[in-house]
Amino acid sequence: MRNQPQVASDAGLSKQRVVAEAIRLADREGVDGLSMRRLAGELGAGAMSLYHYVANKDELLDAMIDVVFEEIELPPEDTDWQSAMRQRAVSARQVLARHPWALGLMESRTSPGPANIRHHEAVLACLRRAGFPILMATHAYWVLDSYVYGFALQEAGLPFDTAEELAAMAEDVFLPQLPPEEFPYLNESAGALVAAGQGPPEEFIFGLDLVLDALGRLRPSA
Amino acid sequence: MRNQPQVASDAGLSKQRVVAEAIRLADREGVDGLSMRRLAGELGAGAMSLYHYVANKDELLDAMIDVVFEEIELPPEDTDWQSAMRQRAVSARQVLARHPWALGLMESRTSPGPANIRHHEAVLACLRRAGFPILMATHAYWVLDSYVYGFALQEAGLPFDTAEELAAMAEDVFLPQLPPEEFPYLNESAGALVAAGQGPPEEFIFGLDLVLDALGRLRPSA
DNA sequence: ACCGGTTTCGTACGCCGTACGAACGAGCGA
DNA sequence: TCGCTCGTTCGTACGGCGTACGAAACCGGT
Repeated sequence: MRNQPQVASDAGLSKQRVVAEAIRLADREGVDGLSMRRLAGELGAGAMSLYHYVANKDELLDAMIDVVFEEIELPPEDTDWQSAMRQRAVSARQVLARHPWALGLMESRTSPGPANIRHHEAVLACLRRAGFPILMATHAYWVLDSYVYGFALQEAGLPFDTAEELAAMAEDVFLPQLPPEEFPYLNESAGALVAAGQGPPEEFIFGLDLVLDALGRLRPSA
Repeated sequence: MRNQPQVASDAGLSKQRVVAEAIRLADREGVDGLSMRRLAGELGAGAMSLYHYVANKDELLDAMIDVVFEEIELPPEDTDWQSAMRQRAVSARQVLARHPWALGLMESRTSPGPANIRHHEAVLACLRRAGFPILMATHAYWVLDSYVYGFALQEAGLPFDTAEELAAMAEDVFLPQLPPEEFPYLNESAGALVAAGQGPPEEFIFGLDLVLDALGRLRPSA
């Protein structure tokens, strides 16, 4: 029962290589396209070989999620708390947009991996050092993470990624499907978004700063 | 190609009955336990009979999600906007906590159902009538929904539902797994939550009011 | 040359979604 | 009453899934 080798060479499997290839496959084909046989094929191995590195598919999925968490930048320690939180949130949104399947997996799997825990700890540390009392720091964490995850979840459901694509889709898909007399406000809103050239990144920053601002107002002693 | 009967009687299938039973099954066993054969068995029918009411499993999942959206209360029209938004958000959290599988499904399926669209329209209408300019109402919608979905997603990942369960789990599971010297802030935070008797509902309201408050500050002309 | 452990994987079982087409049954014109 | 039509039910089968099981291949140490 030795540990797995911690570096992945070109030939030879390892837990890291299996998980990394699984992530690549899920990014490319969606999580439904990720099967043990397919993944093994991608690695040039037989399906059952994978089970030497992961106990079962669930453990593989857990490991994939934790690698995703590793990709999210920790809050930097050399700036004010608002900049640190903003930077971490922006990084989280980027990572989750890159691996949209990760969000769908978070429901269902309950036990957080080590990277997830390390992240939690670092964020709480940043807030506490900034002067938030214990309970308030916990509240702040919940609010921020809820916003980030929820935004990423909504973004994953969008059929477009940029403001330009939004404009194109609005013309072709939304308006024909949403009669203005029945849904006046939706039409109005879609039009305004198109006119303003707002895409998901700008929208994200708006809400993020709103929340950070509100949290700043709760911080004692300014 | 007549329409399906719109009422479900005890005997006889219908799209409504199929979807309703599918939801009950997913609530009970999780979305992984929902298979066409199983669902058909639950309805006392053969597996292939279901395909007269849904084109395939994906369409079934879409229909399930839209029924979930129907369960969420629309913002009432006879109060101020903040109360209306709070009421709708609380309802959404309750519904999503009742059907946690729905969140995991939202990623992957992109086209919103009619109930989802109606909901969107009603919320935008409420915000616009409260005096928010178009773009600001759209921003507000994104922030609120991101918070609600994200909170529900995090809540779905928790292995406990109430403050009491949290206290019990903290003692038995978290603390042994999180050495205080390595994760001082997590331990501190868990302890504070237990001491304060905070459960998910209270936590949700805190962030919700924080966001509603911040949005109120952005509303023109007070 | 042999051995014990590590790593690979061929085969098989019981699930899954669903294509195909046959069986069924109620309503209806003759 | 017969036979026809057409909406509905479902038996069978196919390819793919996760993975239990055990055999084979490989490898460092003697």
